[in-house]
Amino acid sequence: MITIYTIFSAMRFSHQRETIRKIVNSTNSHPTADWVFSRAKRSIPKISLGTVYRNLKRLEKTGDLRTIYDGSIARYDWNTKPHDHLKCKECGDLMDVHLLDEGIRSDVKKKYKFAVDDVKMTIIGTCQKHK
Amino acid sequence: MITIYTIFSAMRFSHQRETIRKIVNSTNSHPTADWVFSRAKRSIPKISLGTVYRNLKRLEKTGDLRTIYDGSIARYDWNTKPHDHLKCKECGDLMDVHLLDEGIRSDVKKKYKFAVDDVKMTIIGTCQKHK
DNA sequence: AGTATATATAGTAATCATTCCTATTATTAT
DNA sequence: ATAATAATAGGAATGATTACTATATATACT
Repeated sequence: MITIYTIFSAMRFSHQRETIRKIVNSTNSHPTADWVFSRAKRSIPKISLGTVYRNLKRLEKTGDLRTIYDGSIARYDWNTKPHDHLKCKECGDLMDVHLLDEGIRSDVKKKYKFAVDDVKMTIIGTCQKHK
Repeated sequence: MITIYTIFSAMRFSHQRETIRKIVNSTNSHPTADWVFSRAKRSIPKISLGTVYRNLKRLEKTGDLRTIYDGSIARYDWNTKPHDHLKCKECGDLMDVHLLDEGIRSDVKKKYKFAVDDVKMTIIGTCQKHK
């Protein structure tokens, strides 16, 4: 007797992935994989770092989060809407801001015949805490 | 007899550093350290990768080049004047452009009381080669 | 509810970019 | 030419990320 199952891989529920999603959703601090890992261990002590990376990547693919790079290090952001970042060189904080880049988009399209998907802007400087 | 030399370390000439500087200056391709290394080996076969990294870092400090990050990978750019990048997701090319971000600078300063040092903007999309 | 099948995991090894270490070499002030 | 020390080559160490594999778990079908 032959049983045919679905050929294409479906995404299964996973307790680990849900935990990771919740952790990323719960903070505005743009956490690193390692921070998510240490947080996840509180509720799933045996979770492995590989699982965290695999699921962060998966969640990005499904549009549940976006990856941003702070220098060479990857950080994860639940906010998938277009926005920019202010990075304070004093405290290292990365703050979300929304600057109008619609002008930039159309400008680039006209001037350089470049079809824009995404504008990644990080502004480096000093935040108001350091005066 | 006691001889007193300069206390503070002065930068010495180095054939390797000059070669590295020339290589970075010679291209608009925003090369990686590894690319610079393989180029440098043509004229200095025994040059080591550590020397390349050390000098790229040094040249950044002296303002001879700037480091940009393409995702998590460091690339080096001889153009130290403020400018932005268009990254084509089809061919991976990184193109220099100058978009007016003066408005953004003053906007950020007013709205968020954030002292701006540098605006890092990369626009992801598709360049005119792919139509 | 029970079983079959495949996806997801934990744990660990491997990879890749980058930095660090150290004995030797090269630059430069004298 | 010499002394002092900055810079190098070569290799080891690090840190983030990915790959591998045997086991555990979710789920489609009975």
